[in-house]
Amino acid sequence: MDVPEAAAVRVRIAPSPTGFAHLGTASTALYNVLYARQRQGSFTLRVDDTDIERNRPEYEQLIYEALHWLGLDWDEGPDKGGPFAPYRQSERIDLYKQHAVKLLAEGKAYKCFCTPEELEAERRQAQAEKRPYKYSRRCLIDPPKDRSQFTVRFKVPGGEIKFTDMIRGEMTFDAGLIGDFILVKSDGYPTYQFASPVDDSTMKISHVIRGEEHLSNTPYQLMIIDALGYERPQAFAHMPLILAKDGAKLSKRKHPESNLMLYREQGYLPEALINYLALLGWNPGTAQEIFTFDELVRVFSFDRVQHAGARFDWEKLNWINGEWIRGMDDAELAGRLEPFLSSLDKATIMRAVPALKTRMTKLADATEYLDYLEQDPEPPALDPDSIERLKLAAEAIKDVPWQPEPIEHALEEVVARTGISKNKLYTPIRLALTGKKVSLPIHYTLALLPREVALERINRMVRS
RNA sequence: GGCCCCGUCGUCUAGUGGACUAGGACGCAGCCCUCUCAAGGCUGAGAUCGCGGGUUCGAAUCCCGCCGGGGCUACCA
Repeated sequence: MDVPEAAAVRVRIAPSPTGFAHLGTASTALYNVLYARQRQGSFTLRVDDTDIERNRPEYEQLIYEALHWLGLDWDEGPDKGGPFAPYRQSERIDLYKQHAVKLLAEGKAYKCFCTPEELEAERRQAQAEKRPYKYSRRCLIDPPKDRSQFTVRFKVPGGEIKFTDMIRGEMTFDAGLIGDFILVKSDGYPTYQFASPVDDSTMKISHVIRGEEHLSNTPYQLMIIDALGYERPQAFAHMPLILAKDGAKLSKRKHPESNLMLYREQGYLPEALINYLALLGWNPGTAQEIFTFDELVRVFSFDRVQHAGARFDWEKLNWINGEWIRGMDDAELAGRLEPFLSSLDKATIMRAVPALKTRMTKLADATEYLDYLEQDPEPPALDPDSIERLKLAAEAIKDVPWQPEPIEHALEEVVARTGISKNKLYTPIRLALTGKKVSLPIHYTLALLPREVALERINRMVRS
């Protein structure tokens, strides 16, 4: 009963541990996971650590941490194992070598002894002659006999390379324009263009979902898959790039917002980041803006993916994060707030949440509203009228049950009795308690502080 | 330079030849609510659909050219 279309869906991401975990990695992971869940397929995490110069184990941990935080968990990976282990390219070197040897033996690849300087000279020459550069094939035609250091080059067969992109449709590339490229570096490590197709083939990847920067890499990889006699993936999907405000691809060096951990530190909810990422480059075709992960799994499709790159926008992310915060259950939100308010006990946080909820765009915002609980403010300078009002307020609330509502009623009673406006009555209290002009509603500002502390901060103003 | 992808309000986008006086969201402005700040409600400003030619009775939507942006073109991935 095996129908070709029903073949197992196997997708993957292959991030490089060459720095902090990148926003683009999360985005690509999201689309892969969405597709895998939709098609009951599996999602593999493969670590692309063939750049021995830049690659670091701790960066790999950062990738794990970020992806777990976002809930984008994988079925197979270096830390989990799986039927196609190992999942770290540095541990698959023998496999690449075997494949290189095979191509060499079949005359589909050849050793190149050219030095980087010679190559550079070729390139410059081509540029000077305003001619598109392609490797000269001098080591294919007439290899030098006196050298030992070499790379392995693929002998590009030429012709047309066609493939299906789930977003852009049928793609055609002219391989005649592609020069013989390097498969194995002189340090024995494979290049990305070689390792990627070997892994995708041997790991039986069915759909390659990745960023658009790889669109023009696809013909390179397809030629290798063909030369090796492997079956090609069923389809590719090249997602639009996430662009920085300046319109360039988000880069680790130039754009700090590409650092995934930044979002966790600032108190963005993983749900909200996922939600925002999904909407960057894709739309549901409806007016819905807020999506849970499960909803995304249900409605996501590649034919509603945008073709053009999308600029990253903090404002929209902030709004989505706020929507998630406001929509969250109080107890749940209190739990999420705890790491940001480590000096406060759980009960206090819980009592603050109802008032805090509509005032945060990110969890870290809570600290500005609540730091007066821990830090006694410098007593503000108040005019005599304000001092009088503080007296009135202190008198009204000193014996009231210490909860927001009774406090609110007591103060409103003062307003009703004296005709003093709420603004004139509450502002001095706010200043006395927090030293700031902005705080939670006054009854919360009061109630969150122990009664004695609150009254003392008021009374010392009256005394002075 | 060559190849590839792309081009609708500031941003994310809807739109696939007539219902488009181009819709929504974020942001922005104003008003309402209001003890501050938010949240919420209402209203509004904001896009000659990159430009120029076609095709057509009719084009944001199809074709050509140009311009602009991005990606790839590495012994980075």
